[in-house]
Amino acid sequence: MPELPEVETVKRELEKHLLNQKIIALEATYPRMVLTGFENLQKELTGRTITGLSRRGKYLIFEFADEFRLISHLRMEGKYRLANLGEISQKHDHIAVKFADKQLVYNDVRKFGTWELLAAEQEDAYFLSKKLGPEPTYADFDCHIFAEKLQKSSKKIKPFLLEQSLVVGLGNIYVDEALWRAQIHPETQANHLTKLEVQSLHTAIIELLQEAIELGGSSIRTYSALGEPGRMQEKLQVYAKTGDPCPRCLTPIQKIKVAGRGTHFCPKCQQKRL
DNA sequence: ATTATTGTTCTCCA
DNA sequence: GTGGAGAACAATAA
Repeated sequence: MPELPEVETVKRELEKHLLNQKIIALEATYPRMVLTGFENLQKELTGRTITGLSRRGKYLIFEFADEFRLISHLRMEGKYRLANLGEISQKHDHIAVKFADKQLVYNDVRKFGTWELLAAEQEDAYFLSKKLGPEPTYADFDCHIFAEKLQKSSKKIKPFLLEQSLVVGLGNIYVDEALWRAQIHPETQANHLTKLEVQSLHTAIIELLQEAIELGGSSIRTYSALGEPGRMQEKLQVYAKTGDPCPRCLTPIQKIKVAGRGTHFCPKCQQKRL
């Protein structure tokens, strides 16, 4: 389940190995994952050079000069690996991008991940249509705007944060961690949050995600980035810690369902209010 | 055999 | 317009 820190880690790793690499060929065993059509992708990108890697929220972007943008979303289990040419393909490998002396392989057990090839000038419109919120940095993520949006909604805070419209980057793991840090019950209505809680949540989200990026993301379940495994999983306080003592007050961590998602929280430091 | 899993999008309903 | 519930996508593990 790559969330923003994991995608950023993959982006940095790919940047090291793929910058200025020319694509010799593209092969697909699951062409359906290219929503804009694999044949078209093959036609447009063969012979082209990767001039940059970037990221917006959980979307990974391969840049081809000012011509094309390949938007890759890993959804829940998408992974990239770099391999020697001629490496035997593995189960759930879907696409291989061949370079002169190596290949980039996309593997996805769930087949939920997608690729979309856009003309470079369509990129802004694409992300606008996704209604993405700001990046989780002090520079982009304004606390007052955040507070105003929360004020106007009676949605439960956890599912609201997962929508990516308040701020991008949180998934099921980091959202539980952020709410624990800010001591907010995941089912609290957005417009019932106090000024102080909003500020605390704002800070928690930025600090948590930036810290996770610095540690190379979390390598848990089946997810691991290219290169070194991430170390953020060692810092997780509530996710998958059901029954363990809360690091703050020692009350056992509870697991409930919120909006259909497994949700971990401390019933003592994250009390539900009306 | 049934259920849970996770990100996003979509449909149906109150 | 709201927002909640549930489903869909696919595969695997318990």
